[in-house]
Amino acid sequence: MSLRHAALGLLADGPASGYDLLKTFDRSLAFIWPATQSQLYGELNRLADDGLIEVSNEGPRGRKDYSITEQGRAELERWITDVEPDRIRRNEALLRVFFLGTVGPAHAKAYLEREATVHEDLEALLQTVERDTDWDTSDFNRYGHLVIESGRRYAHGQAQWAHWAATQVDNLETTEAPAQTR
Amino acid sequence: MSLRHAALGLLADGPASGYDLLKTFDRSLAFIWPATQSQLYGELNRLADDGLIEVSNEGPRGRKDYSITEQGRAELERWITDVEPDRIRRNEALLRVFFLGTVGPAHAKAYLEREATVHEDLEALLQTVERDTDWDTSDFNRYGHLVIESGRRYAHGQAQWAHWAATQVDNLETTEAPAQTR
DNA sequence: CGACGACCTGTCATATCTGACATGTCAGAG
DNA sequence: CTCTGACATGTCAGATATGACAGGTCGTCG
Repeated sequence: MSLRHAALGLLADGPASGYDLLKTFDRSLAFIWPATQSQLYGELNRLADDGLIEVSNEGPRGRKDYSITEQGRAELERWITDVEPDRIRRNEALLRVFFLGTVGPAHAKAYLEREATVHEDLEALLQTVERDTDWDTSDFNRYGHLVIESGRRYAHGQAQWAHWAATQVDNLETTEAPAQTR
Repeated sequence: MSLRHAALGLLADGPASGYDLLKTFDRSLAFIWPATQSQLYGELNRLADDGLIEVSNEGPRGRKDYSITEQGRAELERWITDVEPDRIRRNEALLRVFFLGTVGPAHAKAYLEREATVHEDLEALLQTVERDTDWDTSDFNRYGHLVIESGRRYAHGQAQWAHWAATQVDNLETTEAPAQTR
């Protein structure tokens, strides 16, 4: 249900069409809240039906510019200040770590080092984005900058962790009787 | 589709019933890959249909103990070593940060400080778990310990970040002309 | 003027997830 | 012997998400 509020939040910064939103989306929110084109368009229609946004202008090629309504602004504020966020953090890469004992130490270490690399790459990417973006153009960008920084720290931390975890593998595997092959 | 492999991974450590798995699940994987009871039972039946696990024993109250098959073990290994994990990381709390400009500096700071507290609490919880658990009882536990450590570091980092972000709010809001109320 | 690429919105089948509900069994306490 | 709580598996409606497909428009470059 968060896509609803993501769209609302995007429109709080100014009117835009579904097409516009989709592009903004892919460059920002998609990292933290992926959604497909079909989902977004559907959600916009529902938001309009519920009076949280409205079509403020119609352009060529069937373009519809949406604007947030007073009601929509109120709902967005309510969502941010009064609704406790879901703390669900699905992580497939971390899920696999639980089962690393089944593939043997060599594979386990390789897996963890790969995780380190992936997160180092991510950190580098975010650093580049951080450097090359002009953040001071809108509230959305200014606060988006904070999110990027969060991601950068996360990537850095996970990379560190993965390196450390890789060094732990040998300890883990030799603690028990080494003949315990299964 | 990962629940499938989560169940498979759990069974790689030894036979268990759906009921058993559910309990293990809630105490471990659920933090990183939540699933409901109905999902698990359904998946077990599908896994059995596909020959990746089999009913190795039937007990009272309709209890069915499942064991992983050779085929299942192979599939688990393939999944861990050959399949690139999804890097999707949905985070509703972070999503809201993008829109903090719409609620004003006071609410924004409150939100971020609340995030700090939540993550500090999480860190404390994970520290307790880390201290009070005997990790050396199975491969699953040994590697699970690494995951807990990852979570602990994550929580710590996010808390730090949130405190820092809260201090940034005033900077962000005063950069632009202060009269920009919208 | 024709083709191409960007623009723009939508539907649909399939899969997955969630939460509630249904159904029944067994062991042990009182 | 009855009640209670843990044990144990399953179905189902409704909401969401995914990815493919469909259909059409406008500007501009050659």
